[in-house]
Amino acid sequence: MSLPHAILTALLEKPSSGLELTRRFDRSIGYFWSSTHQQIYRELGKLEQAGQIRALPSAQPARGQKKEYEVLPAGRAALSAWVALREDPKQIRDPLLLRMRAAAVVGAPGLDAELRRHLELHRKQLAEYLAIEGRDFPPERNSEEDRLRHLVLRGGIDLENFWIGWLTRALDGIPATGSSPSAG
Amino acid sequence: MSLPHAILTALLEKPSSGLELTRRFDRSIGYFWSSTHQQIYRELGKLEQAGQIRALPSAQPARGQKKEYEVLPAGRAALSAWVALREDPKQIRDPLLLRMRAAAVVGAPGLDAELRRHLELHRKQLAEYLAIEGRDFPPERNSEEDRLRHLVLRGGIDLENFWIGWLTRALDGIPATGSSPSAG
DNA sequence: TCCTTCATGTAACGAGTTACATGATTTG
DNA sequence: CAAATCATGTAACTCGTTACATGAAGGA
Repeated sequence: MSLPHAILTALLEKPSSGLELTRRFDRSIGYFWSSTHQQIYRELGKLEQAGQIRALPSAQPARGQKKEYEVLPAGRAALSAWVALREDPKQIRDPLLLRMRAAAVVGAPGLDAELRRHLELHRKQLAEYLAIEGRDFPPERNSEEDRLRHLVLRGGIDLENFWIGWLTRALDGIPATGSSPSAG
Repeated sequence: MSLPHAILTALLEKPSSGLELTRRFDRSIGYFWSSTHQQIYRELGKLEQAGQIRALPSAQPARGQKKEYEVLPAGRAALSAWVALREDPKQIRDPLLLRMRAAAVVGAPGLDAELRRHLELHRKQLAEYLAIEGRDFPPERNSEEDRLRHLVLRGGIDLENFWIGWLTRALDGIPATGSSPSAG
């Protein structure tokens, strides 16, 4: 039940069309709630049906033409209600950890290469977050909204740092299979 | 495409019935790949159909009676092939971070209480992992399989530590609402 | 017998993914 | 006009969740 609320949040920050939302999900919002355009159009339809958003009057309902949405009072109310909900943290569900556990049973030739690849990807993602932080959250800006958004970004940064640390330690602890053929 | 491989891994570690698997998923395996008995039975059926596992001969195919499965060579091969696959890390998708971002837009009365609640849950989970670590990975045990399984558990421990650190910093950075309802 | 627990399932639905379809606008 | 790109959608499928159904075994 999170995607519609991610969309409402995005539309409150700035009224947008489906494709614009998709692009914003690829950038800032998708860093903690990713989505595809198919899902977004589907949800926009439902939200409009439910009277929580509406297409701006300037937009004709013709296929292939841009259609901008804005949030209606009912949508804002629904988002407020959702923010107040309690929700337990989800259990971890990570394919890489699962691969590792499986590797303990059936063997893991090449797993170290995959760990190195992930390490590199997380380093890149971290660099991207840090660039965003430097651009969007200079020390002087300190409104309440900025502080909350900065905390969210910090979550992403800390999470990448967790992965980098764990992967580094993991690579120290398992034998390499690339150039030194000591494991079988 | 991970659940069948989680099941194959679990069955290689120890042949089990559906309910036994469910309980093992609630304990060790579910710490990085959670599942319900409905999903497990569904997958067991598919894996049996595919010739990757089979019911032990001693088990009759009667409804309501225990049915133990073991992995066939084809299943082990499929698992080995899956372990060798590359898979990019998934994008973050976390309702709490999303709530925080939404709170930056529509306001956040009571969000600090929810953060405190999550902090407590993560502390409990961390304590549980540390207990498992102390029980299952004493310093003297050091086989290759143990090392990999220990790394997986370390992933869980480090992840809980990430959340505890982030939530603590977040609570320092946002104003408290409500008098002090944290008794309980 | 009735109740509980163990054990194996079915059914229906929602969320997410992948592939494809259709129309409008720009530009060569 | 043709092709590329912008933009909005449909369809089909898998995975995960929730609620419910069915049967067996053991004890009050």
